[in-house]
Formats: sequence, structure tokens, C-alpha cells
Amino acid sequence: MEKQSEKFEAIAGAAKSLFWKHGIRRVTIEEICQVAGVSKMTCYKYFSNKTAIAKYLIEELFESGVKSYKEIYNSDITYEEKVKKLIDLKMSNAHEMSQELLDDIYKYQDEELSETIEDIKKRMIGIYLDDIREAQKEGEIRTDIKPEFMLYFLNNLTEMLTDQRLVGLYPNPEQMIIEVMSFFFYGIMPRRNGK
Amino acid sequence: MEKQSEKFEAIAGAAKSLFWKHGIRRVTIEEICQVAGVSKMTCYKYFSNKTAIAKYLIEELFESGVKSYKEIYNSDITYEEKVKKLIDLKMSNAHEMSQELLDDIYKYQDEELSETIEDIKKRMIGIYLDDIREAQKEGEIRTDIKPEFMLYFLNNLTEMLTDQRLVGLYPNPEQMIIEVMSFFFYGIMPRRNGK
DNA sequence: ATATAATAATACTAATATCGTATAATCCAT
DNA sequence: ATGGATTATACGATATTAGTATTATTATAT
Repeated sequence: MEKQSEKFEAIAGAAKSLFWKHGIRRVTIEEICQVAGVSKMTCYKYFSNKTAIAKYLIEELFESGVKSYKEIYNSDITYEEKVKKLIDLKMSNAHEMSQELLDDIYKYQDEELSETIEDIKKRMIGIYLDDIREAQKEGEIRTDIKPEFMLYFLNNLTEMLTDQRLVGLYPNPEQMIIEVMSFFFYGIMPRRNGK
Repeated sequence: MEKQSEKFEAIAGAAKSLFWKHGIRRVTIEEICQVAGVSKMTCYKYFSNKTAIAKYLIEELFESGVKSYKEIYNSDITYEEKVKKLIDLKMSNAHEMSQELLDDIYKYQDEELSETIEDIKKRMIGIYLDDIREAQKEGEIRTDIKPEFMLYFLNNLTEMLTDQRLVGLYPNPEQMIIEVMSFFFYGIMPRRNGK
């Protein structure tokens, strides 16, 4: 898998646009080659099969995702700001891999691909949980909250933020995020003084 | 092809949503059955094969399209109003069959399906041309314009109206249609008096 | 210009997927 | 309970796709 080759990128790009549109099952190698403007032989030079392409794309997506996440998490802003920025990030990247595509991948029933995704999920959860625990140590979050609960709740939150029934209640997404964030940090009790 | 059966509609609906999303080639009969919640045998009871389903859907679309068109064309409003309403109709129905789907159908290389579409195109052109000629007789349109040119130009117009480069020039689609319509009816010369 | 490496084009077989049908089991209204 | 419709399952025939081998073409460096 030698990277930064023009052909390699062409194949990856073509595969991504096709996979993201139709799922993996429906797309054939030859189709990818055609869109990439590359012969089948060249494709097999870089990837052993369709799964390998999908695996590469998913891992690449994960890596760039973690990179963006870490950039925000390690930046020198308040915790509240970080959470807000992370939510913004997640919302703007919502199209990156839709639930529909994930479902399609699972339906595709490829052992290796499913494992890759499970593995990535575990790694992401690990990263998040570590950071939550760190935040607890730093006094940013109440320590009597289970990190796992917090993570679960955050996931739920991002789902809520794309739910049209909620979105419709606010004049714009910004307003919605501010209100949800405020609830997330301070609960429903009247706001206390200071931080 | 007995219509108004529950199963029949389920199959047609499932096929439509799948075809419209992925094109015809990528979708299998069994997949349609699964989404429709119907067994394969039942599917074959109503349709002899995938092409037959697609053909039915396309013809149905055409018929309802012609119906909407005729409703507007035969209504008791000015010609200018009719054209505006027809453009509105076409724009709101733009998703009904995208150029992308049409391309996909041609790529699918099914003789019967291509013939069906060609046939429908011809019938639509016939209807439009007849109505244009009638409008010329009624004095609604200059008689020194070839009906075929007018039809060609109208098609071009509707394409323009979905072109983002044009859409971006106006605060809203309404404004755009008004300006384009005005140009269509009166050309670029300063507006004359009366109709 | 020529040799060399990379890529494309073509053809091909094996594996896989899909089609379309037959059959038996199941559901469901009367 | 019975008949009609539907499903579930299995199946062979067909079509598609995967992956590889071979030859032709193109690009590139010398």
C-alpha cells in the first residue's frame, strides 16, 4: 500500500464516491477502475480486493477524524468551548459516514471489514474515555459521573442534534447547540454563579 | 398487470425508491421483494422481470406528468401564467427523474426500456408541439417562431433554472423565474405597452 | 532514439450472484 | 376445515464479477 501515488489516490477517490453513494456491495472493482480512469491490473497492484479499498478508506477517515478531534481537544480553550467545537465538528462531518452506509457495510457481511470497524470503534471509545477521565481529574467534569455514561450521553446528544424534530424548534442550528450545551453543562437547575 | 393490489403497490414503491436511488442495474429482484415485504413468487406474479417493473414505473410517471401538464394547460389563465406554472411544476418535479437516473438507465442497455423511454419522449414532444402550434393559432405566440425551436428553448430554460450558477444570481428562485419568464416573453428590448 | 518501467487492453477461467421456477409449508378469511 | 393466496426453501440455468495472464501501448529517463 504505497501511498501518495496519483493512481492510488484516483482509485481511492473513485471508490469513496461510489461506496458512499451506493454502499460497498453494489459497486464493482471494474466500475471503480472506470471512474478512476485506471486499468484493473493497476487497481490490483495497489489493493488486493474491494474490501481492502474499503478498509483503507475507513481507516483513513478514522485517522483524520482523530486528528481533528485531538487538535480541538489539545487546544488552549475552555472545556465548554472544546465540547462545543467538537459538536460542531461532528455535525459538519455527519455526511462523512452516514448510518445508512454503516448499515450497508454490515449487511455486506465481510468479516474483515466488520472487524476493522469494530476495532476502530473500540479505539475511538478508548480515546474518548481517557479524555473524559482526564477532564474529571482536571475538575472540568463532576467526578461522580461514570465516563461511560457521559460518552453514551454525548453520542445520544449528537443524534438529537440531527433530529429534525429538535432542529425545527430553533430558528437556527447555532441556537440549538447553545441551548443543548447549556443543558449539558448545567442541567435544568437555574444557572449558578461563576463556573 | 392488475393494478390497485396492495402487494403490487408495495413492489412498485420499493422498486421506485431503490431504482431512483441506485439506478436499475444495481438493484436486484430479491432486494425489491425484501423491501416490499413480499416473496419472490408474488413479485413474479405481477411482473415478469425487473425491466417490467421499471417500465411500469416510467409509464406511470409519464402519465401522471401528462395529467398535471394538461390540467395546467387547459386551465383558464393567461398563456404567460400557464408557462410560469408549468416551469414551477417542472422545477418541483425535478427530482422525479434525474438526468443521472436516465443516464443510468441507458447504461443499463435494456432494449425494451430504452424503447419505452424513446417512445415516451416522442409522445411528450408531440403533445408539446401540438399545444405550441395551437397557441400560435390563438395568437399567444409569434407565428414566425418554429415550434421545434420554442420547445428546444424551453428545455434549455428548465435546465438553466436548475443551474446553480444562475440560481446564485438571485435572492430566491421566484425572482429568477420572473426575470427569465419576462425575458422569454418579451426578449431583451425595453417592454412595449400592453400585451 | 532507445531501453525500461509502468500502465492499459484484452482475453480468459473460476467463483459468485442473480434469475426465474418448482414445490411444499403456512397463513387467513370464510 | 377448506380453498386461495402467500411465503419459504431449494434448485438449475444464466449472468456477472473477480482475479490473473498475456500482449500492446504509453511515458520516462538516459
